Formats: sequence, C-alpha cells, structure tokens
Amino acid sequence: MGYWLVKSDPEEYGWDNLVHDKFTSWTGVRNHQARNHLATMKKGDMVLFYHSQKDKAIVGIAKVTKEAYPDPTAGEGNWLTVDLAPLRKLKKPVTLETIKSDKRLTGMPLIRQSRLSVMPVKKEEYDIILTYAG
DNA sequence: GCCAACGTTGGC
DNA sequence: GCCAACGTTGGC
Repeated sequence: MGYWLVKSDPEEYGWDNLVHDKFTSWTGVRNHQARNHLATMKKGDMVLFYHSQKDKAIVGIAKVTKEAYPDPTAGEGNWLTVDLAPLRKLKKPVTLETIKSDKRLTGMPLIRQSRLSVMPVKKEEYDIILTYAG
C-alpha cells in the first residue's frame, strides 16, 4: 500500500468540499513531478490531505478510489487525474509547524520542496504523522 | 505584502 | 542550448 500527500488551498477546494462531494477528481495538476506521482498511485492508497495557505496543516485522510486517467480539464499535453474519496478527518490537524519540529519528518518534500502539490510519503512518516493526529 | 523557489517562455 | 525575464505557489 502506498502513502501520499496532496495539497489544496481550502479557499479553493478544501476537506469540507471533499466530504460534501463524497469523492472528487483531482484535476488541475500541471507539474510533471506531481503528474508522475499521480501516475504511480494505486487504488486503495492512503492520501494525507493538506491545507495550504491559511491552515498549513494536514486535516484528513483520503483514499484513492480510481487510478490515474487523462485529466479532462487539460487542453494540451498528457496530464492525469485520480479520484479521491474522504476516509476520515483527523482529530487534531497536524500542522506544518509540528512536522518541521520533528527531525524524523524534515526530509519530507512538503518542507524541502514547498511548491510540489502531490508527493509520496514514507510509511514511517505516515505513522509518525498519525501519532500527532490524536 | 514580501520574498524564495521553481517552472516556463522567448530572445539570442 | 543558454539565460534573463516573468509568472505562480506558498511560507513567513
């Protein structure tokens, strides 16, 4: 099973929108690295849902319900999307500050590559993050 | 609001 | 093919 983290600006599309919609197609990724990560996702993989900008925290866990397929919102180029469904909300959001303060987590692309919006998470990192979530 | 990081574009 | 200029993202 794979573990991932996706970022979203909650003012555009946040966790609450995902819960309301029941599932969503994760369209709009226009970065090659992020696209390659989407391509690697498997059905059933766990996806940490991170709110950028105002929140700067992981707020919930989603699940991959459909593996990569062409992004219908892309005019040119072979961009991909996956379907995500909400699994559960974290009892306590895990903030960027918390992640930065734990030496075991400072290697994450979330910190080292702040602009990347879809990234892999190691199982160890995933487990550590969940211990912070209460 | 500013700035760093990074990707993209276009002139040469 | 290089690099400067510019746009976007996201943390501070």
